Amino acid sequence: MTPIIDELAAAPLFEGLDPDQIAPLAAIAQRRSIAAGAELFAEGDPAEGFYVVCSGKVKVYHLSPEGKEQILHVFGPGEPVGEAPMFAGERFPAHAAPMTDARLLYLPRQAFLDVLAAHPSVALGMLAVMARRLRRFAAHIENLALKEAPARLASYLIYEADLQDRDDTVALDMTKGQLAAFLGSTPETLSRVLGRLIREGMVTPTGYRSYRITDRDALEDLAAGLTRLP
Amino acid sequence: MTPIIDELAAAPLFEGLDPDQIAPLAAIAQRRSIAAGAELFAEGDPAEGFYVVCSGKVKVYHLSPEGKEQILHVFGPGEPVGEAPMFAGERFPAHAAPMTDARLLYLPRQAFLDVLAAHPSVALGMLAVMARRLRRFAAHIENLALKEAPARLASYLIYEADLQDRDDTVALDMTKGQLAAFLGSTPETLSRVLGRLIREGMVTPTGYRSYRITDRDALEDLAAGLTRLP
DNA sequence: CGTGCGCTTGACTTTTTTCAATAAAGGTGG
DNA sequence: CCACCTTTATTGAAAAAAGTCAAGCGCACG
Repeated sequence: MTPIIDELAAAPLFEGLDPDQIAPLAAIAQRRSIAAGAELFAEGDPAEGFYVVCSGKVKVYHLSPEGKEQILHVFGPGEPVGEAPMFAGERFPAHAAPMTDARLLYLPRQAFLDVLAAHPSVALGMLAVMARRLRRFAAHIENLALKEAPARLASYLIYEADLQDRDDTVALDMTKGQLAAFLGSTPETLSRVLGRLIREGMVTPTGYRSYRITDRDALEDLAAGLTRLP
Repeated sequence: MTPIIDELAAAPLFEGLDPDQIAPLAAIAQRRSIAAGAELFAEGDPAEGFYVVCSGKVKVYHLSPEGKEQILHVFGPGEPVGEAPMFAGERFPAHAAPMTDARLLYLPRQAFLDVLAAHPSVALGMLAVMARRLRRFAAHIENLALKEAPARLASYLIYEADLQDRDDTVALDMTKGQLAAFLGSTPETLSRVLGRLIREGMVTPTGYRSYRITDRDALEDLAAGLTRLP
C-alpha cells in the first residue's frame, strides 16, 4: 500500500513541501477507509480534525427536515474536507459521506496545529487552498444569483468542464435531483432544461450521467444571459 | 491619529497576537484613505497585496455588461479585503470600492508572506478568518438555493440581525436594487415581498433602510420553508 | 428647492414549481 | 444471469411565483 507520506505529497494541499516538512504530517496522519453509505462526520459533531481524500469522492451536504439531501460540495482525491470548521474552532456545519468507497487520511486538530506552528510553509499552502475554495464558492454564488435556470445550468456545465478537463466532457457526480437542488431548482425543471440544451445541440449525452459540450459558444452566451432558449 | 499598531491590534484578524508579533506587521502596513466613489482595486488587477478596513464599509462587486453592480460582499472595520486572491496568487476576481469614505491599511504581498513565515501564529489567525468567511459564503449559498424569494429575504434578515446585533434591528447597507441582486432577485419582487413581510407584522420599518424584526419565530418558519406567505 | 435616482405599484408575460402518472435504470438477491 | 423492486428520470397539464414593462411617487442629495 502506498505509504502515507506519498499520499500526502500527492495532495495539492501539501505540494511544494520538502520531505522533511511532510514527515511530521505523516507522523500524525491516520489512515481511514470508509465505505459508501457510511459517514465521515455529522452536522454538529465537534470539528476535532479534518480529512484528506486519497481515493473516491466525498460529498458534503445538508439534510432537510424531510430527509432530502442538499449537496454543498463534492471533493475528490487530494482535497481536504472539514478543515474550515476545524480552524474556526466550531462544530461541523454539515454532514460528510463518501459517494463511493473511499480512502482518506485523518489529521487530528491539535497535532496538525502544532505542525503548522512549526512549519509555516505548510500554513501558507493551507491558506492557498482555502483561498481557492473561496473562489469556487464565490463562483457558485454568482451562478445561483443568475436569474434563469438555463443560465445556471449552462454556467455549471462550463465550470465543471473546465475543472475536470476531459475534452469538454462533464461527468455529473450526483443524481439529477441533487444537482437540481445544488442549482437552486427542481428535478423536473432540470430535466426539461437539459432536454432543451440537448435539442439545441449545445450538449450531447455521452453515457451514464455524462455529457459533452458540443457548442461552447452558445452555452457561454446562455450563461451570460445574452441568449435565451427557444 | 491612531497608531498603525493599534489599528492592527483591533482587527479580529490579528486578535490574540503579542505586541512583538504585531510590530513586524505594523512595519509593513501602509495607511490609505479612500473616498467614496474611488476604487480599492478593479477586477483583473494583479493581487499584490490586500487591505484591512479600519473605518467605513467596503463593497466587493461585479459589474454586469450593462454596468449594473452585483454586490458579493460588504466588509466592515477589522475585516480583510482581497486576501484570498492574494494567497491564491491570482488577479482580483472582482472590484472593490468604499461605500463611504474609508480608512484602510494596505499589506503588500511579499512582505506579508515573509511575516507569516516568521510568525506562524499570524498564519493561524489568517486561517481562522478565512474559515469563517467560507462559512459565511456557505450560508449565502444555502440561502440562494432556497426556492422562494420570501424565504431568501427572511433568511437574510435573520442572518444580518444576528451579525449586526442591535436589538433585532437590521440596517441595509446597500440600495434595495443591490440587495435584490444579492438575493438573486429583482427590485420589484423585493419591494413586494418586503411589503408583505411588513403587512404580516414580521418586520417593521424603523427608518431609512432600517428595519426591526418584530416576529422572529414567523420569520424563521418562513426562512425554513415551513410557512408560506399569504 | 429642484432634480434625479431609487422605490413602489399595477397589469401582463414568462418562467418555474407542483402534482401526478409513467418510464427507465440500477442494484439486489435468488 | 435474470427478474424484481426501489430509486431516479421524464413528461404533461394546471397553478403559482417571479420577471418585465411602464408609470408615478418620494426621498435623499446636491
